[in-house]
Amino acid sequence: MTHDPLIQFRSAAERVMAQALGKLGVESGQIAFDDPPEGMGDLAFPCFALSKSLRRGPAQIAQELAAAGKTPEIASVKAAGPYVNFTFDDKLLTKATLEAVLRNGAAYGSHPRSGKRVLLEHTSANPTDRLHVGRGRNPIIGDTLARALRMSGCDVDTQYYLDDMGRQAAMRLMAERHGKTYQWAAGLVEAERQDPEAVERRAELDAIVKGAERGDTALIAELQAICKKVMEENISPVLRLISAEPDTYVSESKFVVDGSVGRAVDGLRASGKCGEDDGALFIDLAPFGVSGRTSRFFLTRGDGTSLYPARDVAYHVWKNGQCDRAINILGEDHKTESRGVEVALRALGQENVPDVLFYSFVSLPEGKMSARKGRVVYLDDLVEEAIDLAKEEVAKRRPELGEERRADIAKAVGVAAVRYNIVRTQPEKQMVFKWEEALNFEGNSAPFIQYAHARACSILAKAGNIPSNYNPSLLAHEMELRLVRRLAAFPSLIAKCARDMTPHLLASYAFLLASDFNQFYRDCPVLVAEGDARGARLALVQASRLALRSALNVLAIEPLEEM
RNA sequence: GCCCGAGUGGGGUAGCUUGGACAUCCUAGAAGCCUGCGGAGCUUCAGACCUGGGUUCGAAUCCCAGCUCGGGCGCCA
Repeated sequence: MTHDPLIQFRSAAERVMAQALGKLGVESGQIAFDDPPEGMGDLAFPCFALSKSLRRGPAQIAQELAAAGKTPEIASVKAAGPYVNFTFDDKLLTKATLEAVLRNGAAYGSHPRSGKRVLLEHTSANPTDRLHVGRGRNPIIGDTLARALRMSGCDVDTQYYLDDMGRQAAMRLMAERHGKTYQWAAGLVEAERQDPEAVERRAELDAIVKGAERGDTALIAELQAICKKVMEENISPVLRLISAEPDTYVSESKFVVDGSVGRAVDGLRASGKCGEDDGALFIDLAPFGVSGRTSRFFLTRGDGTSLYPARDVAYHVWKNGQCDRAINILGEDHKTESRGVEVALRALGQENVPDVLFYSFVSLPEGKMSARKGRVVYLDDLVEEAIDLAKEEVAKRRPELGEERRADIAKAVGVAAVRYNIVRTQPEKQMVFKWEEALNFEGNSAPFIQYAHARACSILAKAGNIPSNYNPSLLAHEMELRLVRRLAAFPSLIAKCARDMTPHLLASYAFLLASDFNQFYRDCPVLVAEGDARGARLALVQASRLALRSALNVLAIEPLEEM
């Protein structure tokens, strides 16, 4: 059974259209409908393309097509200039939509399980420092997309690829061994100092890195332990705070230890697609559109030890063994690396390559974020700030609530404001972080949507029982019909977001739904409505509440019942 | 230098894949609404497709060039 109320209406329009086209002697393959402007119906069929073969003006063709027959689902078919516009029957649409929402409850928008396995990798920041807002875009985009995929019917595993093999992990370990900070290690290693200590430490670091890459299990265990500690201290807490913790942490070292990095390297060497420079294995990416000072994608060093790309390839081979679709959320600095992995996977005969969603970095008004220059906003600080601000607002608005309840509300509002503010923008757009925008609680913001939900809850609480029988044809006000159409659009939106990897559309949908609900609320009194209108409106409020709840869930925003 | 993205009202942003009907919405600004279900609300006004070519009956959308901003161009990750 489908959960999308619009399907029967769209296919009815397609049938009508196919018949009309048949009468004009036109082969109807795929019928592509457009969205007409507000107030001009539900589906539009543009006639420009037919103009040439029929040797008539598109407006005239539209006239002829509009004379087509009707079905119960289609209330009107009208020519409007070069378009044929279809309008769905309000009563049937309202009935089908409310039934679909009320039957599915807060799971409305979900599709039946398809059994398709999706492995979505997100965040994967090196275990060194806290996440700053720039990188913080990653878990929020990734987690939202994962939720949309689950709703679209996929089985999803979200993974954090934990780099415990690189120089940064090694520096952490070295610092730990000497009882010093990471900054101490970074300072010694990165500076060009020639003093004996720096030279010695660089040698030690080199020994750690290469030892691990050769598969020294005791050393790897040490690295894993330190990385785990760093994750627990710096990164996992904020991921939990924003409800974006991945299902699984996957250690890079795993692929060295189990030999799959070695197999990947051997396979690539055998593929004949690689070059060698002084013993170092590489793939030339020049034929694949990568260009610059060098286009070499190095897999190993001259001494045979593996480099990050080789381990990344091994990880992706493993991924392909356990999913039907792999999705990576990556910063735009990984574009070339990602291209290299894709080329390598193909060279190994892998048919699946990951779908990659790149996001641009968030900068500050003063410029690029840089921890070293002290010019950085950390994600956990931002969330704390948002919670504090929300606390003040709640104290002002709801002084009668107990302190604990107010704190819970403030947390839900603060986290939501941050998540929403980040996910609402298309990932590939650059963002300049501004406190006043991130902490905006009005207009296009999470609290606005949460408020609409709380308002719906409040109406329902006052109403008492919601009658199970209601007459959908009583919902005829312009705002009621607009709200019904918005509700109806949700399941297909979920499918689109999951397919096209467009989580930002979920944010704008939730906002539009809340807006439509507010306008309905203004124009259509519910509790004081006369006779049967009250019951019908209550059903619409209930459906709105459930759909808002579902839309907020996919954004990982807590649907507060009061605030 | 070469390669990859992005440029939409004062600020931000949707639409771009698949070219079409008055370019979406938020914010800041101006003016209003409220003895009604929670004002984190609602209404009205004003304001934008980087520039120049091209393709087309038609371009924010496709193509080319330029400019601006991000990113990449390590035997780092």
